[in-house]
Amino acid sequence: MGTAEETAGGEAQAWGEVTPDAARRLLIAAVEAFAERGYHATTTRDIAGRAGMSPAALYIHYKTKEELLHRISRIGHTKALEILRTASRREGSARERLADAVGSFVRWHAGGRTTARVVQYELDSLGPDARAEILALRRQCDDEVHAVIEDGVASGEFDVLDVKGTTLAVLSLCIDVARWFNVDGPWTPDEVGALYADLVLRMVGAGEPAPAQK
Amino acid sequence: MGTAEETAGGEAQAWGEVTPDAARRLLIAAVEAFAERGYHATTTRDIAGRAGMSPAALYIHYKTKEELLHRISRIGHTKALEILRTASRREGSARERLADAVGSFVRWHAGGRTTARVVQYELDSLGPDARAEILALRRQCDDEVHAVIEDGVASGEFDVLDVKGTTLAVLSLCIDVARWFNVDGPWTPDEVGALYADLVLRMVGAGEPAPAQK
DNA sequence: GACCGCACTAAGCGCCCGCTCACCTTCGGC
DNA sequence: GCCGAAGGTGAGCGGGCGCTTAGTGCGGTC
Repeated sequence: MGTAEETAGGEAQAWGEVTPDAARRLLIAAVEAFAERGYHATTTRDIAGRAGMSPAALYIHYKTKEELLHRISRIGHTKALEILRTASRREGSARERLADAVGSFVRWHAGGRTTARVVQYELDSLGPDARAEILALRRQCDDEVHAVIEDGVASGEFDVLDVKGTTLAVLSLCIDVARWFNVDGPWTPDEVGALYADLVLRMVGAGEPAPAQK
Repeated sequence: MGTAEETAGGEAQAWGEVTPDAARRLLIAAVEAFAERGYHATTTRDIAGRAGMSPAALYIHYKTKEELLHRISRIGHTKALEILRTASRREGSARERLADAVGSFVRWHAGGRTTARVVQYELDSLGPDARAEILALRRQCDDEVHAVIEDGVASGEFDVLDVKGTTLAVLSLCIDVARWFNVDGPWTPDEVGALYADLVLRMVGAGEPAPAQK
């Protein structure tokens, strides 16, 4: 299932692909600010300040404040899709693939909570075009999970009443981790990932037949 | 389990308790605006306009824009707690009570999505004092669900590995309905409530023993 | 019918927002 | 040693924000 990864320390993670160094610093500053206070409550002066630059510097690298959110959303959703795709298309039974998908998806939401929060909850602040683009990525995420669940039903591993509704519930459960997860709380991202994988297998009727409690 | 209620039409629901008529109209306008665009993106001019009044009228009934959000949050959370309490403390097995709690809680989030969205997602926009007050209500909601699940474990009806974690997951699942539910979508609030009640019973190891598919 | 209290409005204050612009470095190429 | 491009700054613009204040219409009381 692969242990935590970007879970570690500073959560600086995959922003390496953002190329001018100053642009990356601004982007990371924006992620932090958006996650803490929300897109609309964050000022461009705040973002620039966190990156150690003057307010005007932001506009050398990004056309508007919205472009920052758009870039963050696209990178984040691409990463999320990659995580789900890797798990759902690997070798193994539907049961294993679903547990892997949920486990790694949840670990990403818990460990990279700052990023995940922006990616999952600030979508409505994008303009129509940008939002449409991101929603297309999101639909692909849904499709990956849907396919695994359908595989499991077809193979008889799962017992599901409403495949579409259950898919939605599974994704919803994972995504909401970004809302409540607290780094100072009682769980590590790995623990939540394992718990959620178990819960989701139960939801699709493929839970262990009661593993002797605890 | 009691069928839908405030699910119907205009979702004007329980605001009857807000007493001067103008104050109620402003509050409803604020709920709609906050739900659509978020607290920070909503202007006091927008709220007053929706209520058919001048911008200044708002300040006769409410001291600040934040007080509006505070009032909405308190009324909403009180209603949510009442729903959970009614279901979790009625007569019946833990299985029945949990299904009832999840079903009615989900119906409230789906049917009153506008309100639920504000109540569940704009909490961070409150100041420290107001937020603390609302969080206390929320903790009581958690406790109700926790108690039912613990009852079921004690009576042997449920089989749960981590009671606290499962409680959190169940509540998280219900709350996130307010994020994705769409009135024009393929499901009615009643349908989602029934589906989710089934899924949650599976999560606690009390699902039907496969009811002959479909 | 003069009076008061009160819900409400028109106008606007002071502030801070997103964003721009004129100017200033730094640095590789010749 | 000069030059232009790239990346940065300080000052500030137009505008919309939350909120206030002076004044208005109006229903109830004696």
